[in-house]
Amino acid sequence: MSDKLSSVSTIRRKPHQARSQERVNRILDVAEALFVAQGYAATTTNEIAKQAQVPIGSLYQFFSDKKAIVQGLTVRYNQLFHERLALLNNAELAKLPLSTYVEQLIDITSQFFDDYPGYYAIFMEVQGDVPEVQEAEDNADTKLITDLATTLAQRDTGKDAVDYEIVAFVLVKAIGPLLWISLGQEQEFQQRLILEAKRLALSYLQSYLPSS
Amino acid sequence: MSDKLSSVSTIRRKPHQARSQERVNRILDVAEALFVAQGYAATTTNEIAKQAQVPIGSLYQFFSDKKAIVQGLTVRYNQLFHERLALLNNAELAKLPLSTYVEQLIDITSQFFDDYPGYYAIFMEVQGDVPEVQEAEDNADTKLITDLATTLAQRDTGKDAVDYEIVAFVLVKAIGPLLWISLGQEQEFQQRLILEAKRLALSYLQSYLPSS
Amino acid sequence: MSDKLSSVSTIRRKPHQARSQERVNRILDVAEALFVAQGYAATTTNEIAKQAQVPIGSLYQFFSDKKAIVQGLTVRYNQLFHERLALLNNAELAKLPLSTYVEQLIDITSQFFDDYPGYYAIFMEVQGDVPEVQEAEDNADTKLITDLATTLAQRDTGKDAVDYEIVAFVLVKAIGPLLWISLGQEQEFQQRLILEAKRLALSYLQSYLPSS
Amino acid sequence: MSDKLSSVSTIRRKPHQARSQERVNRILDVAEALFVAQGYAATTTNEIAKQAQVPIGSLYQFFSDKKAIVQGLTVRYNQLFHERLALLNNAELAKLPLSTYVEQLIDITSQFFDDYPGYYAIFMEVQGDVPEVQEAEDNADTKLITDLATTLAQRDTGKDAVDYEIVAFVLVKAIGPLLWISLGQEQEFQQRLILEAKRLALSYLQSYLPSS
DNA sequence: TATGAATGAGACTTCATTCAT
DNA sequence: GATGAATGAAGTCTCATTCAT
Repeated sequence: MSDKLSSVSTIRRKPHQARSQERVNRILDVAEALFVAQGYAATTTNEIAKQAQVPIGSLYQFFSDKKAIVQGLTVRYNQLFHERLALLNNAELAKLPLSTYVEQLIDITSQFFDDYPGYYAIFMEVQGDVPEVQEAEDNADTKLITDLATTLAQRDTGKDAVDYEIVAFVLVKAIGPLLWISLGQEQEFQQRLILEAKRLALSYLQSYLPSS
Repeated sequence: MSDKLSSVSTIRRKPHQARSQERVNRILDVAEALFVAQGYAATTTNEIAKQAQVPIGSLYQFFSDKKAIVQGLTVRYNQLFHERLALLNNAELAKLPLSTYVEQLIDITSQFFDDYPGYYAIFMEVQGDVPEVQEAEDNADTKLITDLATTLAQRDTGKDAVDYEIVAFVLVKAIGPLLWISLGQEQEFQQRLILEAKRLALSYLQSYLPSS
Repeated sequence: MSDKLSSVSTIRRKPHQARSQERVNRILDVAEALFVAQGYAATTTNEIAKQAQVPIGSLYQFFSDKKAIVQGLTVRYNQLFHERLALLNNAELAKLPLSTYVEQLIDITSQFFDDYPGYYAIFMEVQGDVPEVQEAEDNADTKLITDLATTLAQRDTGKDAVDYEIVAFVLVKAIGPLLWISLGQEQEFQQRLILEAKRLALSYLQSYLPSS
Repeated sequence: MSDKLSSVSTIRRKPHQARSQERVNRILDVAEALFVAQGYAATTTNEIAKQAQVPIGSLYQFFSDKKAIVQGLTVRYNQLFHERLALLNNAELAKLPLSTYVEQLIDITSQFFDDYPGYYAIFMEVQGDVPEVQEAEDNADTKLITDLATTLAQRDTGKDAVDYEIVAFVLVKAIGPLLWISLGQEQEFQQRLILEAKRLALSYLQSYLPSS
């Protein structure tokens, strides 16, 4: 509208990028909500674009594909989850009792699933159809597993050679779904399941780390 | 009803129903394979019909819906799984060590997932889109949970009042996905994961039943 | 089932025919109700057969076609309508005032439409698609027109050569739809419309028969 | 908005909307012809699209439904009919004899039915299946009835309180079908029926307005 | 770069009618 | 004659993606 001789044009790019970022986020927000509510297949790209108030053409400039939206969601989830986990994985914590660590890990995870119901919901459904997404999830879990393995290794008394990668893998892949399922349950039962998840994790870990 | 003289070939009785059942099974077999290979959404009813060598019209006489095929698969899985499990849930077994019971339970489950890769694969994807299927799966798991709870209760020393329903719930919902994930892994790692699943289950149970 | 040497077989045919007639009537009744409720196109022959408790195969023995059912309905309507009209078209009535004749004619017609809402409803919809039905309706109306023309001619004073065929045609084709439409109106308005139909018919006739 | 320098070729503005409108019209034209020729049910949306040289996807962008095409037709008919009727309903005409008014009204109506054979043809068939269309037709008639009632009221001598709404209703609902039926008749008979329609209408009106 | 009307392959499902039993 | 499972052509409608403007 006001392009007066294009004098001071250096500063102009930013707002553009900012607007783009805003749009991408709106698309991701809307897509998340719709995927959770109606499922991936039942959600159309046009519907996402309309609700996000972004022209469909623009949507396809940000995301090459419908699948790319799921990937975008995944990337965002990974960042968010990693941020929360970062608070937990510091050296300080290695000194606390194992049970405390487990409790906090599970509380954080449970809260995250509660805050972002799309996390598992989307992965569950897209599995198989969208290999890239599956990979992305695996990567997300892999990061978590590595972090977890590292922290656990710090507690090792050194007596037994424990493969913490596997232990962490088991915990992530077993506790994750359990917490996910707990979300759909009634308040009281949900609380109990979180407690049980802690017990499950802890008793398993203690079978490897009897002295912790 | 009165077939006294035709001793041979009892199999060919009720040619109608027999042929129908055969067709239904073929449809289910083909659908299972295609769903696992390409996903639910990417599989067309016409393709199922063609590969099952059943006219599309007949397919729709047996199944009112595309979704009904998934339900049919679910029912069949439930029956199959229940049959295998039945071998395990007898009174004899209550006398064996807990570890033996857990090992057998997990071996059977793992084997079942291996034999019927559609079991979880389909549930994962259709979740949310086909509520009936979700219900069916929940019911299937509920049955398993009840069975498991009953067996565990038989080992109870009576000292502590343990809610075996919850214990069984946790085991089923945590171990199930873990075993499912193990299927996609390399041979050696898969074996290790099964071992870990046993350890996970056993250590959890022992936290409730220290004397077993 | 009991065909004991087929001894006294002469009397047996009747019940069969009776049962057939019963079935045909049931089919017609159900078809009428369904056509009126859902329209011709939306009603399936299988649905008719099921509700009439007649095997679909039998239905197709009585009626060669879906269209044949509409024709059957038409024939039945014609008979019923003709029966009612017969009460009116006797020589006695020619002596009564014209207004009385017109009033009775319209009352009978209105009542008939009320009793058999399928009469017009079906014709309206099938028009164009099923020429045979259109013919059948035309024939029905033609019969009515001829009857009406005959009765009117009996009142002719002989002065003017009036083409009663045309007069009757006009009355049937104009008053019929008007009465039909009146059925869907509220009670009070409906009564008024019937009154107006009588006035319309009478004033038209009086323009030809000023002395009646 | 500011097109000051481009004086020539105003017509080519808004090429988008213009092309769309053209397409919509072509669809409507083709649909009308096909509906009249083969009936609503026998006409496929793909056939309409093909003959209108519009991709099926575009057809469904303009019309959400097959039924929506009939509605579109209805709207167009209503506009067209109203335009023709507008010529008749001016104050001047109230001064002419009633017979002249009636004659012109019926001539216009008859001509309209002749020009647009789809008008009644489509309403007849779709009745019941497409409530919206029925409503639309009722509305069209209601408009006509209101116009007619207004004009008639202008002739009222004031002596008797006549409900012209009802009079107009009767005329529209009785004469309309009669004229419609006349279209299918042979030339000579058709002319005669139009004459009779005028007589029917006039004698009815004169029974209310003896002095006109 | 931004837009959104346009595209058309192809999915699901129906149903009048038949004919083997 | 009676039955009803079987058939498959064909219909309506969707939606991811493009590209002219």
